[in-house]
Amino acid sequence: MTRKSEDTSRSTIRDVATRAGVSASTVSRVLGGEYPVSTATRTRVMRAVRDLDYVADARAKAIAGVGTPTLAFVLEDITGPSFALMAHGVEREATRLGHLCLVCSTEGDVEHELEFVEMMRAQRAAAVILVGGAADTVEYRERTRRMADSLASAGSRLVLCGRPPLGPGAPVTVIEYDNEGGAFALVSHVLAQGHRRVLFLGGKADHTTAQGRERGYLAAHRARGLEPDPALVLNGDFTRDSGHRLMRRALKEGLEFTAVVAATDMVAAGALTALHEADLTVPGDISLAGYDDIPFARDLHPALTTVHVPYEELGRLAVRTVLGRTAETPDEHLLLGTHVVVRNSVAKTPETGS
Amino acid sequence: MTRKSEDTSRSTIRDVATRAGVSASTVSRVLGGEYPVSTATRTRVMRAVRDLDYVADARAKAIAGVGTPTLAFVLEDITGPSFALMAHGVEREATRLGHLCLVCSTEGDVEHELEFVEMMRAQRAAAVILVGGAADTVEYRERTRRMADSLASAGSRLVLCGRPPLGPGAPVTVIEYDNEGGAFALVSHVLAQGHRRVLFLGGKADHTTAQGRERGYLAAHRARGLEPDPALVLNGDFTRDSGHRLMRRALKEGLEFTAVVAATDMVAAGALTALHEADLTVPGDISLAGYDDIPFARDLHPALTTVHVPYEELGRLAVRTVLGRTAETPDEHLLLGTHVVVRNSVAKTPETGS
DNA sequence: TCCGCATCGGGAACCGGTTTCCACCCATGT
DNA sequence: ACATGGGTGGAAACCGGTTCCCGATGCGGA
Repeated sequence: MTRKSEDTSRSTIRDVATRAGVSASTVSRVLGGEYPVSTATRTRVMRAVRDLDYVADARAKAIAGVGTPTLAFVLEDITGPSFALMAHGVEREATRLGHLCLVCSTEGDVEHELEFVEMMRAQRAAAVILVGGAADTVEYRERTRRMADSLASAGSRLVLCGRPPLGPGAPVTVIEYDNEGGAFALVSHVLAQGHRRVLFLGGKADHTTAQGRERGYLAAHRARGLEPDPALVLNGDFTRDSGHRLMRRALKEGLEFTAVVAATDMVAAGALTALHEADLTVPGDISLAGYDDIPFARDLHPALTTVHVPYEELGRLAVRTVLGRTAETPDEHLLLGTHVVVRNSVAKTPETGS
Repeated sequence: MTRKSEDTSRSTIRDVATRAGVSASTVSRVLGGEYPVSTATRTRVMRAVRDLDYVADARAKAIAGVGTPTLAFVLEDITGPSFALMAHGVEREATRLGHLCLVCSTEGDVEHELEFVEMMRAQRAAAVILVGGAADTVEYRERTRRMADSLASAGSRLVLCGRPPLGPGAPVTVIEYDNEGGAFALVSHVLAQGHRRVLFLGGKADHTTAQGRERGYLAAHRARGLEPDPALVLNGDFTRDSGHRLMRRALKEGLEFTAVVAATDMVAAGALTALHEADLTVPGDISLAGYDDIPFARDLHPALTTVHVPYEELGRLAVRTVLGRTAETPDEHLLLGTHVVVRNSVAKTPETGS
């Protein structure tokens, strides 16, 4: 027991001052660093600090204007690989820039999202980063816009990361990726292999990310003068189970297609399992492609052809951009590129010649 | 422009008071709720609050003793599926109990872990949850023990979630799962299928989680009167790439084995890919099993036999337990069960009969 | 009509720090 | 010997809230 047994309650700067026989100001000064303090005093204070195991209350410092700044991010579910990647990027860059990170999962509940943003405004967070897509309705835009305004008027700032912009004039920073372009390139690749009936396993109809990918799917067809069969686009919810269910149903209903493009790699994984269960080989019988390039895409069998999205970079850029702002900075809007990564799950159709 | 253009700086309670023509105390009271305030005054104050879009500074409230409590958790890398699951459990339960969540990834850097815990002590976090295994050295134990002490003396508390206890007397709450037991059951299952030479793809030698799983592997052999060949246990680092690399090397070196038990599902995924690359079928030629039961285990082909660890529950319990403490509560130590989930990646050996 | 009590709201102290302002001491220059 | 000034450290104001303490109303009852 070299250390004195402290009483359970944390000690204040005044306790330290008393123990060192100086005033609170002096303690603050030796801890602060800049102000000249005699060596003898400094030593006494440091000793008291060590004896008491004292750490200044960060909240008190914050209110006095010298605290560690905080940055908040909210996402739907940290469990999703692409969310996790963005979160990782955000977290790394934030701590690199000396910020603390507050998280919150909404579980898809917009009400909860709203509450959280309000709390973050109260916490005086330097910025609030909304990660991942959302349902695109007018209420959503209005609500988000109000968040942006109130955050801005509180000296904070809203960042939309992987979520579409709100329209002109909203005080927001948005970091997007080329969602539609990636889908366009991917589906073009599939079509170039000779496929003509490609099933699209999409997400919720009003979800912005799902919409963008679907637009790319359609555009790729039209760019080749093809008119996609509406019966071939199915709506799900971006989960593995949704992919599994949708694929099973498509198979059972006898839908005709030679390739499947899933809106996410998770959906593709579920679809792949359903395909295997039906004794279909990939890409022998059916070609399959995903979207996101989550780390696991390489470990599916066959390795999944998909489009790479720089999720981690997205997160990093979100915080770097927003923390690098000054009051005069115009609203930023970054658009990162995507690219398809060709692996083994898409094959040429027989007609095209092997 | 229905709203007055506020100046950029956030407004204080005194601004609201002035605008409403009352004192700060009154504003605090109408916002606080309990104290009786006349309807007229309340209305005036609320109007001012709305006009100014005022939110009380959470940090100031905190220092006055009425803030939203905060809980911190630190993990190695949110990108790992099992980490993400625990994080999710922690986050959900914490917000359910009205706490804010601070996160930090250490990227495996103990120095960083230390710094972060210190910051959390300064933030007066209600608890700090260390998530996931760690290198088990004496320095580690001493360091962690010091963290526990200093957190405890500051009225906070350290929680070890999925990390082994520190020995008696340390003021810690630990929530573990039966790591060794799971490995024992899994390897027993594999041995029961007739396999006698089972390769173990482990983690870092001093990592507690890796050690536990390896102990289970050895114990299962010995329980059957078998002495495992030391050449069959390989050390890696729990990543997909490590599994891939190790498997390739084992194959190239002509190691003899009929089954592979990977220390994690990620490692198994990498190993599976290597097996496929070598034109070996699973489980036809080689049986394969993983550990963790991450969601993706079902989507590998064949679906992976593995041991289920209740990661999310682990996280939830960690916060529920630590927040449910009183000063008199003895140190808790929970041990959650694991169970093997049999899927399609492990088959009987030929000798055993199909 | 007067007293007492409940209702309401202001002033001030406090939470735990930082920082400005000022007084003091001692060493130096002339 | 005395004015000057740099080095130190204390007192007090401040950051933005909450809450205790008390005084001022207004109302009802005696």
